[in-house]
Amino acid sequence: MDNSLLLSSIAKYVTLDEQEEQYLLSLLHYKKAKRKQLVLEEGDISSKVIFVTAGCLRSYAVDKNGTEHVLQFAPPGWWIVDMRSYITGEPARLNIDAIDDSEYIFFNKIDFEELNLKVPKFERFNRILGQNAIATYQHRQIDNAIFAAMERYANFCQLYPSLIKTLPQKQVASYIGVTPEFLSKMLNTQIVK
Amino acid sequence: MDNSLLLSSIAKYVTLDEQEEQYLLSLLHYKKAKRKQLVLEEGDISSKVIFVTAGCLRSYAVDKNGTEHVLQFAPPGWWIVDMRSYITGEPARLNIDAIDDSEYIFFNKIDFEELNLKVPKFERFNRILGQNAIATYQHRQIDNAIFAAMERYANFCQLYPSLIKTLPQKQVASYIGVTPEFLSKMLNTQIVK
DNA sequence: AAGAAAACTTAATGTAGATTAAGAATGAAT
DNA sequence: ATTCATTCTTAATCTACATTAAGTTTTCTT
Repeated sequence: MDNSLLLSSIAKYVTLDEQEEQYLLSLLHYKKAKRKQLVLEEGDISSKVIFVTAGCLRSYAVDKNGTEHVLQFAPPGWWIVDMRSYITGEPARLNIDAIDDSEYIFFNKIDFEELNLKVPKFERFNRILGQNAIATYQHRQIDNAIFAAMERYANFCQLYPSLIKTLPQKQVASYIGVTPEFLSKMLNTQIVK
Repeated sequence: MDNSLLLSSIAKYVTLDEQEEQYLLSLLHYKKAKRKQLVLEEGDISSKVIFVTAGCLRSYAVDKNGTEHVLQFAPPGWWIVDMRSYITGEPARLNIDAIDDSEYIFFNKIDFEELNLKVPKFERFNRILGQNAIATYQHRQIDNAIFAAMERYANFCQLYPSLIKTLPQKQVASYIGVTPEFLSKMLNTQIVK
């Protein structure tokens, strides 16, 4: 069970004292997920906030034809949550599963909200974390509108070089928004990168 | 100058005391923007956080052909910011301008950060605000991947009925990610809604 | 090591939406 | 009220990517 990754992630933005750290750690739960194991199923209520410590999780939605559309990958050090379900208690729209054998730690919503209340520095961390996530979403939204698939692929390789090395090609295709067939064709019929 | 909209927005999530309110209000700036006036130009540094009090602002990016791609509309009660530029001080990628004659209030970054530090309840408000924004971005990302233009248009009408009434059609087209020509054709050749 | 499943590749055909072009209608400026 | 600019409409043609289908390769399971 590796909490040091979480503590060092938080320490990038705020400095918790020993007591605050202990309190935070006391609210953490640890879990393993086997490759392909569902961590959150659409339709369930997503009442936890997940931090990945090993392996890789992904969140995705499934369309009416059964095609998966990846929203996010979460390698170690990343948070992942169906945010609307978390906030409102609505059934989740996203599935979260493990691309590889994975480990993660998580807070239940009640604990997480209490922690924010009692440790304002943690709330600060989450405010900043949220801003970073918004910045990323804003960029991705615009990139999807402006750039063609090839450019989106190149951007992905540049932004996430370690992910490209390990992720199956079809997952990358799903993330950038094209079919596996098209990505394959694109990569093999033209000069890339 | 209408701060009551801002105060009531904040009061939905946190209760500030009189002193905290006064402090917050002392950091606010007010501005008007004429129709089509730029509030933020791409390339500049976006070091302020804007809250719209009248009219409607929009943020958009311009592609290499000069085509505009709307990221967000901000009618009264909405916040709008190029978040990456705000966080990192990089040149803004987004433009923000006024669709109609508008009024807005804003914080400078230094003031905003200080306010968050000195009024933890305000930071709490921003943490929650950020979560709501993330939820919206997550949904929009998935909608864009899954739904066709017609469905995206219908969703927009449902989510933002007052915006549909006043927004020019080409702006809506840009927001849902199609050309004005295609939206026009779509709306006029089939049964809608 | 063998067999099954999954991922990747390849190619032909189809399609949602873009592009190009231009006319009609509406809104803004004077 | 008139003129100009902008927005919307219409239609033909084009295109980036999807769909369908099937073969090959790789990975997983036993």
